[in-house]
Amino acid sequence: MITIETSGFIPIYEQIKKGVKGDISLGVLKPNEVLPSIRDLAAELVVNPNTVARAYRELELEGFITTRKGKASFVAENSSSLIQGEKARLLEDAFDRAIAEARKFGLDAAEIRGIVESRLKNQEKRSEGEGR
Amino acid sequence: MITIETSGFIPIYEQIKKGVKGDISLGVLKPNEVLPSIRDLAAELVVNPNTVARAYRELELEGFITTRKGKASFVAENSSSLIQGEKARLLEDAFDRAIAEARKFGLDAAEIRGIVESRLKNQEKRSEGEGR
DNA sequence: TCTGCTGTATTATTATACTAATACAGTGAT
DNA sequence: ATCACTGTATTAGTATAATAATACAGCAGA
Repeated sequence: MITIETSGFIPIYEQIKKGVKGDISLGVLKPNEVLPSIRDLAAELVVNPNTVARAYRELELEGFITTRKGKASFVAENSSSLIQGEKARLLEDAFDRAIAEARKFGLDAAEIRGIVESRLKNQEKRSEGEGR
Repeated sequence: MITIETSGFIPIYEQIKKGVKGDISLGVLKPNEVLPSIRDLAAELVVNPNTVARAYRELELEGFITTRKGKASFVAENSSSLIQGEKARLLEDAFDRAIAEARKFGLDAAEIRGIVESRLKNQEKRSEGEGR
C-alpha cells in the first residue's frame, strides 16, 4: 500500500517510486508480477495519471520494472537483486540521518541508544490498541 | 554554518530556516545576537537575497528572530524556550522515521538496536582520520 | 547632509511539479 | 472488426521555488 504525503516537499512521483520499490523489497510485489495499471493506481492515489506514468517510466529506466506495450507493467525479473542493496541503503540512510542529527546536538553513543529505546517503547505503546 | 543541498527537493528557504534554528539550538547563535544580514548570508550561500529574506520573514513569524528596521535581525529573546521543543522534536522525528522504515521491513527491536550499533561504529570509523 | 549599511517591497522571468484533456498505438477477448 | 483495456505522447494551464533587477525607507557614522 502506497501512501502519499502532499504536505511535504517530496514530489508525488518520487513517493510513488519509493512506494513501489518498498513493495518489491517487502515481497508484496514479486518478480514478473503485474503492477496496477497507471490509470488504476492514479485513481487509487487520487493523483493524475501523468504523475504515475512518470514514476513508472523512471522505475523502468532504473531497471525495477519492465513494460510490455498495450499489456501492462511488470516487476522486473532481476528486481530482487537491485532491491537488496536498495533495502539496506534505505535503512542505513535513515539511521545515519538520525544519528547525524543527534551528534550535531552533542549527544554521545549512550545517549543515542537512550533515544532509540525511548522511541521504540513509544511506538509499542502507540500500536497497542490500534489497527494502524 | 548552514549548508544548502541543491540536489534534494527541500526548498532552499526551508533549509536556511532549519539551519538557523539549528544554530540557535546549538548555542552558536544566542538570544539577542545579530544574525548575518540578508545580503551577506545570500552571498555566502550563493543564493538570491530574496530567498534568504523569505527564510528570515518566516522565522520572524514563527517567533525565532526579531527584526529592527534598518538595523538588523536578531535572535529572539525567548528563542531558547521555543527551540527546546524544536530540538527534541527534530531528534524524535528523525529516529521515528528510521524506526518506522525498519519496522516496515519486519525488523524487531533487537535488530533495530543492531543497526544502530553498526551505524554508530561506522560513523566512528569515518570520522577518525578526517577533519570532517 | 551624505554615504552606506540594514530590512522590505515590487515586478518580471525561468524552471519544475502537477493537473487536465486528449489522442494514439499495442494487446487480447468477444 | 470491435471493444476495452494497456502504456505512451502531446499540449495547455496552474502553482510555486528561485533568480534577477530595482526601488524604497530606516538607521547610524563620517
